[in-house]
Parts: sequence; C-alpha cells; structure tokens
Amino acid sequence: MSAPLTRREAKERTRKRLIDAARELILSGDETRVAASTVAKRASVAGATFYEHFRSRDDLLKALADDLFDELREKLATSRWEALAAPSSEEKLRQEFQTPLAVLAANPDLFRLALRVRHYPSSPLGDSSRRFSGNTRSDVVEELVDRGYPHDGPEERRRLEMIADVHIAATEVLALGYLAGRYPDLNEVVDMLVLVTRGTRLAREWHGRSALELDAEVVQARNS
Amino acid sequence: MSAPLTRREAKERTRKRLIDAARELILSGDETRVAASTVAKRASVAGATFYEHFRSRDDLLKALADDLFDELREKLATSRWEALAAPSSEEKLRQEFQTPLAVLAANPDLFRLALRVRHYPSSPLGDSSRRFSGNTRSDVVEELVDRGYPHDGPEERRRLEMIADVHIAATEVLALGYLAGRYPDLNEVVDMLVLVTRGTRLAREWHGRSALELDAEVVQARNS
DNA sequence: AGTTTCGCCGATAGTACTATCGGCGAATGG
DNA sequence: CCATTCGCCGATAGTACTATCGGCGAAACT
Repeated sequence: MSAPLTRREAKERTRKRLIDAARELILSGDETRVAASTVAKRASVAGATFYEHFRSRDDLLKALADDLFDELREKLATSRWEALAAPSSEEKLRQEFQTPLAVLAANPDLFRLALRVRHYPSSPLGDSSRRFSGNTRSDVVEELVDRGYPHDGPEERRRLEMIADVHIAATEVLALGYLAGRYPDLNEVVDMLVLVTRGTRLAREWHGRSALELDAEVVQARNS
Repeated sequence: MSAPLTRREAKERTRKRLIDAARELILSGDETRVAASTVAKRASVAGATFYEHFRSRDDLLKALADDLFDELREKLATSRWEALAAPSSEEKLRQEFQTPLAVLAANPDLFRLALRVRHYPSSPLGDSSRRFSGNTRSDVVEELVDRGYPHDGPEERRRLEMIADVHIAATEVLALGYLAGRYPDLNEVVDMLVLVTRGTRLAREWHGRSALELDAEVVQARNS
C-alpha cells in the first residue's frame, strides 16, 4: 500500500498537512480560529508535533500569509497579460478590470481575508497583507504608465499612486457588492469602472492646473 | 469635597468609567485587547463589577460599537449641511468631499476601527459596522439624488448605489493615504475625488447605452 | 548489527481570560 | 432606628490555549 517513507518525505508531508489545515481554517473563519491546537487536531497530529514544524503560532501564520497573498497577487498579475491580447484599446481597458474582478469573485474567501487583515496592525498577517497591497498598487501604477500616463517627477508619480489607489478601491468595493448580490451583473460593474477611468484620466493633463479649471474645460467641450 | 452619591449616580458613574476605559482600549489597539478583566482594571474597579453592568464582554462591545459608529455617522452627516452653505455648485461639490475627508483625518483611530471591523463576520462589532456602512451608502445616494442623478426604478437605483460605493471607497482610500503621509495635500486629494465624479457622472446618461458608446461620445466631444 | 538521529507523541506546567458566588457595607425606605 | 436593597468586591471554578519535556520507535548511518 503505502511505500516506506523517508524521514524527509514524512516530515514534509506532515508540514503540508498542517499548512493545509491552517489554510482551511483561516479561509472559512477568521484568524482567531487558527490556534496551534486546532490546526494540529484538524491535521490529525499531536499538539506537540505542531512545534516540531513551527516555532510558534505566529510563525505558521506568517508563512501561511506569504503563501496566500503571493498566490493572490500572481492571479491578479495575469490580468495584464490577458489584457494585452485584447483587440481594441477599449477592450483592453475593459479587460484590465474584468480579469481582476473575476479573480476576486472566484476567490471570495481569500479576497475577504485580505480585506479583513489589511488594517490590523497587530495581526501577524498584517505585514504580509500590507506588502501585498503595496505591490498591487505598484503593479497598477505600471499599468497606468504603459497606458501613457505621465510619470516624471515625484508629483506625477504621486498622482499615479492616487489613481491606482482609487481604481483598486473601486474594483474591490464593487467586487464586494457583486459577492453580496447587490450588483449581480459583472458587465455593468466593468462599465462603471471604465467610467471611473474617464474621470481619473483627466489627471493626465493636470500640469499645474487645478481640477476645477480642467473640469470647466471638459464641461464646455461636452456642451459644445 | 465629593457630595454623597445616590446609588443611581454611583452606578452610572461606574458604567461610564467602564465604557470610557473600553473606548480607549479599542481605539488604541484592536478589539482583542478589550477583555472584561482589562477594562475593569483600567476603570479601577474589580473584575466582578464588570458583570454588574454588562451581561458579557460582547454585550459591552456591542453597546460601545453602536456609540462609536453613531458618533462617526453624525460627524459625517454634517458634510451635507456644510456643503449647502457653499457659494457655487463647484464649491459645493468640493465641500461634499472635503468635510468627510477632514472628519476621517481628524478621527484616525475611529476611522481605522471601522475599516478593521467591517469584514469580520465573527466580531461583535461587525454588525454595527456594516449597519454603519449601509447607512453611509444611503446617505451618499441621497446626496446624488439631490444633485440631480436619475433615480427611477431599480436599475437606476442600483447604479446610484454603485456610484456611492465608489465615491466612498475612493474617499476612504485617499484619506488612508493622507494618514500614511503618502498624499500630504488634502486639496490635491479633493481634486482627485472631483475628477472621479467627472467619470461617474457620465452614468447619468446611461439610459440603455453601454459605457463604451458613452465614452466614445465624450472623447469625441473633448477632441472637437 | 549496533548506534545514533529524529519525527512524533502524551502529559503537563504556565498563562490569560470569562463568568459566578457569597459577603460586606453604605444608601434606601418604612 | 431597623430591615432591606444593591453596588461593589475578593476569591475562585472553569475554559481554552501556548509551549515544553521526556520518551518511544523507526529510519539513517557506520
């Protein structure tokens, strides 16, 4: 039946069991449910064995968080790749929202974990989560640069970060609404996100002028 | 010195002490630091006394959460009132973002508490927090209706909710960036939020047409 | 084969917290 | 003035969890 296991194999197998158990627990509830003893029980090993693999409870949580958020970031990163394949530049823009939305909608537990933990300074997952957020922002800023947004100097750089933050926040909040059943049509959600870019895109011509001036210009253009 | 206290006075005084202690604890750390014993110690009463005033730890947390979020909502609600006083319609719009931003920036602990707790289903604060979020969305939808956004039928109503969600999320994420020191100029933040409305405002003319069509129209108008 | 290593485990000391109980003493009410 | 109420408290039972220790038995080494 079971081939004789080498020590290395056996140990890695047990470690994986523990991590898998912890993953299930953290995704189905919150971190407070992930106790060393609970994880061990769910992995069908003795409580003491837990500490053969992890120095402490927090040690496991950190390792787990890195795993989970790397996974999510990787999935989200495919959006750029997929968007490049789109025919028109309009479709490309839509795709750049559609894929992240689909990823979040397909991994609600992981998505919610990220949201939950983001603002908990004391959580062992907090660091990992905030690193993830920062990376996501950088990724989106890169997207914007590729789309031709100006990015010279700290001022323009900062504005790009603001735009990225807004795009991410809008995507997340609408994804959440979708998951809650409030916005059942993902196409409509994408439409809305595209509209948001129509606003933030005006920042491209921000050179020293205030938003009010810009706005007046645009309104005039539309009325003409 | 101290006048003789009636029983009622004494009891209310102690209760207030407990709530104040809990408030300090929850705002300076996270809920996990708010234990019945810790609160009692900080309020300088015996552990047993805690249970003379609250049935359980969760009982206190719920009462506290209602207090805190009601307080925050009330502060945010003043924004509409203040915005009405603005001279031009442009200034009015800016004010409608400026005041909430100022409120969030002035109450970072309370703001962060709301963010933290929002996605914790198991937290006793969760319910109260989500009620708060829902109310805030309703408030903003009302604002949009006042500003002339169409609101007949469930479709338009839903779109208003989406816009409100986006405006709130954008405000929150930029306020967070301000608190983190990333966006030190609140005026610039308001400018960006106004730009966002330039995008979402296009949804006013959504009547059955796709965002893509609308967009093409606007781009043409701007280029002409 | 004999010896060492090591992955696992049962038991348990230690910690932190919740919630209750019986009682003390001062305010309350006749 | 006496009996009662009640706000407060010290002590403590009960619960849940972390982390460690000594030891067992099978793999690894020689």
